Amino acid sequence: MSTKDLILSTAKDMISEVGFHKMTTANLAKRADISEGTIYRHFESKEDILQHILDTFDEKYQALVENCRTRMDKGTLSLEDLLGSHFAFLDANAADIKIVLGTYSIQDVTRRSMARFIERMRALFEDHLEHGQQQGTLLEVPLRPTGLILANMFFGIMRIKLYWPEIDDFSTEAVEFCRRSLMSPGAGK
Amino acid sequence: MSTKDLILSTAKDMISEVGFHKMTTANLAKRADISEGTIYRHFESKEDILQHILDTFDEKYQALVENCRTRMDKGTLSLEDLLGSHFAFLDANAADIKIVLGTYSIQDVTRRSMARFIERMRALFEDHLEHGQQQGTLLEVPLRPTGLILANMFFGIMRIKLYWPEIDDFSTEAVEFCRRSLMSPGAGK
Amino acid sequence: MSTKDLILSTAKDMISEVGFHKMTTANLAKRADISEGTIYRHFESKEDILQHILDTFDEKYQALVENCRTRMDKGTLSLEDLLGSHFAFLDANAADIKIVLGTYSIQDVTRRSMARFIERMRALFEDHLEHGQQQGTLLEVPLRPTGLILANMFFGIMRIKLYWPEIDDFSTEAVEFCRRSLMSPGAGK
Amino acid sequence: MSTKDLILSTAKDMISEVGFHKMTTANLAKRADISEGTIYRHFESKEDILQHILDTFDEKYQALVENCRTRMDKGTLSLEDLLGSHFAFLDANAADIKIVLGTYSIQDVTRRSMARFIERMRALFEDHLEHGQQQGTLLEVPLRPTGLILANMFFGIMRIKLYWPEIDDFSTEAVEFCRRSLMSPGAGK
DNA sequence: TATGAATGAGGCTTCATTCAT
DNA sequence: AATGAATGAAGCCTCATTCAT
Repeated sequence: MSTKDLILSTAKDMISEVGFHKMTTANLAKRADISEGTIYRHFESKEDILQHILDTFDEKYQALVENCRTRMDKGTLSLEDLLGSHFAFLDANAADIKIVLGTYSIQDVTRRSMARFIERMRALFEDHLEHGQQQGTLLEVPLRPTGLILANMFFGIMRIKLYWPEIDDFSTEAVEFCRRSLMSPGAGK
Repeated sequence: MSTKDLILSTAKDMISEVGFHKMTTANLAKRADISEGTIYRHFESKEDILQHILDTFDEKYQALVENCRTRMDKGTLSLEDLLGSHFAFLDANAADIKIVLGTYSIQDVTRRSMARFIERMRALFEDHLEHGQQQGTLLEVPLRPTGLILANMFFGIMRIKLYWPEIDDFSTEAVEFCRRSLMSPGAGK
Repeated sequence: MSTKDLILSTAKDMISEVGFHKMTTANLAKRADISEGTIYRHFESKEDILQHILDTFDEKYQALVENCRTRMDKGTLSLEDLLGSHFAFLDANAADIKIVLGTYSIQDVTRRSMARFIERMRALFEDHLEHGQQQGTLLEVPLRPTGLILANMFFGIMRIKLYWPEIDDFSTEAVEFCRRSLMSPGAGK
Repeated sequence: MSTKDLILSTAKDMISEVGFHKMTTANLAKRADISEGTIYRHFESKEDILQHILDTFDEKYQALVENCRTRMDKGTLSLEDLLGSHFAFLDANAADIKIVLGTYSIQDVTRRSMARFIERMRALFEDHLEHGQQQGTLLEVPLRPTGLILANMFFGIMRIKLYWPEIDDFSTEAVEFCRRSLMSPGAGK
């Protein structure tokens, strides 16, 4: 792994574990087993590291979105598949997501990044709803706000999973909750 | 206003605006127009200020919960009323809520406080659902996770309202979304 | 007890227990159950309190010296009596002495006070030695330095008693040590 | 000189001159012509500096003790030599000793360090007395308390030399005082 | 006399960043 | 590229002292 990637991955672990403020350049260097000066050879500032992490995360989510869209266009993506992909993404990128959720209130960089994240998820869910409506399996609900509602639900589940793991997982019931609200009476489960 | 309250209210504004870390004792003193030393006549530490804010917030929310419970017992609290009370509470306590949402990931004090907050809201929603089921207006959904789902939905709405005010308000649609999922087919709207 | 005396005696206890720096005006006021402002009604400064304590101590020691001198002039004061009076003084004024021993290196006031203390003790011991020589019970030793040696010995014993109480008391042996060095071979014990 | 040693030696001078409390990190940095932050690259805290000084001093005194013991075993160490070595040590390490004598009452670290110092000196003097007794040149005095008496005498002399240099040196007479108390009548001077 | 809130200088410590090697 | 010592601004907190009541 290149030094730059080493710094990035170490920083990602540390920020998600202790928060952005409590990761100092000193303990980052120590944990990555490099010198403090080296950090500044690869990044302009401490915040720049966060920026890179967020950018990479953004790309990873975009890739997921594109993948979902492709499958959606082929008509092979059920709601279960869509949510399943997202839960898998959550598990695979827990550190990034903790960083996003833990710093958006204190770093403008992250607030913008999270706004993009929400917006992408909303648009994806919205498109999925539209497909469903065209196929008659979904009720005629207003698309944009409903997409946002689903994204919002998903964010909440992530947050609770990550920060209060002691709370029983309720994602299955959440999916059921949404299905009841969205499915046409006639549509089989 | 007493000096203690002045500090508390100034700190509340500042923390909700710039975050706990970026509110320093120096700029807090400056904005409250007192000396730094004065802060420490009234609070043991900077974190103690946060603690007081959270405690006060906790009491305010408890009061709301009790009020809702009283009306629920009288049978005069519809789901709309319940959610309406919460939205009003959100508007009246925006700063406190921003503090809770913005510091739980970095301050243990707040993580505990937020856990209590979630738990109280979940329990209240759950009780409301139970009432509805007994009256036959609500479907037979699993109470505990559904209470959590509603609380979670509500938290998400708060967060978006507070941090991304540029996003269109979707709370009305969210209420509708929940109604569709929960109301018995027979129950009139 | 007057407020002034209350402050003085509380301060004496505290300084001897925790040291001059760690006694703050705040905790002094608290322990004496008065307000901080009241201290400044009776004393010009924190150091002024120390000054008063030292002055009082100085007077108490002068009284002891005068008492010893009176008995010496009557010829009724043996070396045992002299040292016994001093050990009794040490026990009765442990707090004052701890203050003197604990602050002379950091407070000029005390260094001067302790210089007087040493000088008075030296002069008294010297006079006692002179009496003994005139009576032929003591060897012809140089008076001034020997007085200082005895005073020095005494201070050391005080210090160890006060700060390292776990060390076995060796004052009896110290007296014996001095007797062997000072008594004429002919003089009975 | 390394920066660490520069800090150490500057701190040693300052503490011995003005005391531990009055040496602040700010004036230490200024006098050593470094920045305050630099202090903390080399020491964990202000007290850690004191700790290092005391440890180094402890080692130096241990070296002296070992040297004395070696000569004692060869039978070439008279009481004069022993005391002479100590007076030389005192002159060479005046600053360290002032620090020990000036902070034991306020810093636990130093009280322990001084306890070790006393104990080592006592043990050394005791061994010397035992040698003398075996050779018949010293009286049969109780070893342990007498060792303590000699150590105590020596500490007092150090203290007076260091803090009240205006008082005439009485170390020669002190040695004489001890000889009279300890030498067998038959032993030549 | 007494109070106790307020002050503000100054203490110790941290940390992102720089720079000579 | 990498190092790591050095920086200095800034953070939190303490405390002797003052002053309006």
